[in-house]
This record gives sequence, C-alpha cells and structure tokens, in this order.
Amino acid sequence: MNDHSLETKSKIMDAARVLFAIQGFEGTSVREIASQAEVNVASVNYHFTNKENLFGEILRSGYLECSQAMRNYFDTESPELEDLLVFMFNYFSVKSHDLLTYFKMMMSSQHSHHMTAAGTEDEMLGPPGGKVIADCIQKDLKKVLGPGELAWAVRTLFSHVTHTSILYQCCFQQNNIPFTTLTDLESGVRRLGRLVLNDLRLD
Amino acid sequence: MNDHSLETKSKIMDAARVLFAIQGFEGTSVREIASQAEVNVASVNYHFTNKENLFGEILRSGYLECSQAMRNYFDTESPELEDLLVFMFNYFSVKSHDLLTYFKMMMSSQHSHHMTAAGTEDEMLGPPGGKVIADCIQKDLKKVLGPGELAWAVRTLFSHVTHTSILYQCCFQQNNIPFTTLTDLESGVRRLGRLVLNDLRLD
DNA sequence: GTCTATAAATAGATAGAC
DNA sequence: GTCTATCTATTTATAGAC
Repeated sequence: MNDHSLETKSKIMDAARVLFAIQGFEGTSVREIASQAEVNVASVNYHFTNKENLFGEILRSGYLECSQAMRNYFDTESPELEDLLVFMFNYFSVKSHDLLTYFKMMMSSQHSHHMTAAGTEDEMLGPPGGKVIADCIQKDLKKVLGPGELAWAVRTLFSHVTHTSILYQCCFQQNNIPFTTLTDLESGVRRLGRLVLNDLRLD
Repeated sequence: MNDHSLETKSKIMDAARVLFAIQGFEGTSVREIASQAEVNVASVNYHFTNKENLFGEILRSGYLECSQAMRNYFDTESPELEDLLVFMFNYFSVKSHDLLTYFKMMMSSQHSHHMTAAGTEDEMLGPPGGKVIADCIQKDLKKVLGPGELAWAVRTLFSHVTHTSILYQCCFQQNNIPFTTLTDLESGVRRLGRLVLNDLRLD
C-alpha cells in the first residue's frame, strides 16, 4: 500500500464521516461518498470491501480517538470535573460528525452490533470517556463511590454533555433559539457538574 | 372514505410507526410497510400520496398526542415536578417508537423541516411537553423564573428524560447493563428533578 | 491501484383493470 | 378503494481492461 493509496483511503473516510453523520447510513450512497471524496466509485469497495465495513471502520476510529483524547486530557491536565465536562463538550462540538454517527448507529437495530465491536474499556458505562468521568468524580470527591451511585452520576453527566452537543448541532445553531449559544450551553454543563458533585458529597 | 378505508390507513400508520422508528426513514421501504400492515403496496401511495408525506403524518400525530397527554396530566393531576418527569419518562417508554422517530428526524438534515411543521406551542422549548415542565417548575417554586434560568432547567430535565428513555430502549434493555432497570432509571429521573428544583430555589 | 462497464437487485411511484 | 403489472431510477457490488 503506497502513499497514493493511503491518501485515497483517507479521502474516502473523511468524506464518508461527514455524509454518514448528516444523512445516515442508508441515506448515503457509495457513489455520493466517492464523488465527495473525488475518487472513483470502485475504489471504495477496493479499499473497504463493502459499505458496511467502511461504516464500521469509521465508527471504530472515531470511538478510539475520542476515548484516547478524554483519557489523555485527564491524565496530563488532572482537571476538575467541571473542566473535564467542558472539554468533552468542546471535543464533541469539533468532532460533531463522529458523535452523530455513533448516536445514530446506537439507535439503529441494523447497526448496533458495531457497538460491542467498538467498545473496549468503557463498554459498561456507555459512550467513550465514561470511565474517565467516573475517575474524575472520585478524584474530586476524594472518596470511592458505590457502583450504583457512580453509574447514575456518570450516566447523567455524560448524557447531558452528548445530548446538549447533539441539540446544538441539529437544532440550536440553525434555529436561533435563545439561551443556546455555545457559552450558554457551556455554563449549563458546568452548572450540572457542580450540582451533581455537591449532591454526591452529601451522601 | 368508508370504514374499510380508515382501517387500511390506520394499519399502514401503525406498521410504519414501528418500522420508521427501528430502521429509520431511508432504511424502510414502502413495500416493507405494506407487507407488515398486510395491505397492498399501492394503497400506501393512494392514502398518503408518497412516503415522505406518510412520514410527516406520523410525526405530527405522535407530537400532538404526546403534547396533549403531558398537558392533560398536568392540568388534571396538578403533579409535583418529580411526578411529572416520571410520567413523561413512562409515557416515552410506552410510546418509544414515536420518541425514536422524532429524535432521528431531528438529527437528519433531510427531514428536520418537519420540526417546524409539527411544532405548535412548544416550538421554542424543544420536544413536546417543554412548556408543561416550565409551568410545573414555577408552580412548585411558587415564583416566576428568569427566561435563561427557566430555559436551562427545562432543557436539562427534558434532555435527561428523553435521553434516558432512548438509552433504555436502544442499549440498557438488551445488554443487561447494571443499574439500568426501569426502577433505577425512574429514581434517577426523580433525583435530578429534586436537584434542579433545589438549585433553582436558592437563586 | 484505478478505471469503465455492467450485472443484479431494489427503490418509489403510477397506469389501468376491476 | 383495491389490485396487478410495470416504468424509471438508483442502489451495491464486481468483472475485466489498463
């Protein structure tokens, strides 16, 4: 596999990443991907065997990259929970296509089998980064929480961050809804992080 | 339009509601809908003009029914916020197909134009029922909140309820993830409602 | 590794008989 | 209002020349 080939493969993945996120798997044709990537139609099947496999590769790479970014930020910056949540929110804003594709896959019975394939460490705590939130909460509280307590907090916070990112991408941005600027949403994320942390402290 | 015709139309909508929710719009063919509904293929276009229009009718009816159920519960039972949130959560569990279809539509650039068509009173506060949450919060607090404060609380609570319902339908149920029984999730919803309400009280 | 051409299946929609 | 038959377009995937 030479440089030219790598470039073709990467151009296909970049184009497909965007199209799958916006139009979904069934809503996007291989021809459209090839056209957007400015490569020949047949090269998609040559490099990825078939459309389904291309989809799987995109999911896996996005999941891995996200997981590593979260872990790396936590390990190097040792942030407080609020800052970690904002980091995640901003990451999802930049990598909005990966988040959308992952979420759509999750909601689709046809493709949800990719979930277990993509999942590694965070399998039980939902989307990539769940375990990092759990670690961060316990670091901030300086205590180990019960598994049910921890699961609730992680689910609540991660759901809030991802849901808010998705709404921002799909609704808030284009419809000019009040109190939904990036700054508004970011301080909303901080507020919930503070709330949950305070509540966990009391138990 | 006679009784027989009404029955056919309703059988098509029932089948399409489920299939669109599970497989998405592009992932579901008119033939599949007709087959599942046990009606002739051509009757779909006869009764709904085209596939896109059938999709729109399903969205509108689901949105309206949901909106009315929320308003009706609030007006007749005058519940506290916690109970309203649990009512919504249970409603979405029963009407899971409508929630999934609505959410998928929202995330799809191709079909998001249905949103403004479906939206009536709650257009600015997201999914159907947003305004009811706002009313309930202010009733419980016995005070009128600022618009930004209110918007944050409604968004946070509604997002939590819908996101939790979706995760339950798509992940928790089939994957046997710990602390994600309906009872667990319900008490999680209550907990967040309590937290947010307490926080709003302090301002 | 890249291209053209094409196979084979399936899609949405409609015409016309009943 | 319901059916069969069919038109047209588009889909994924591949065979084979270069």
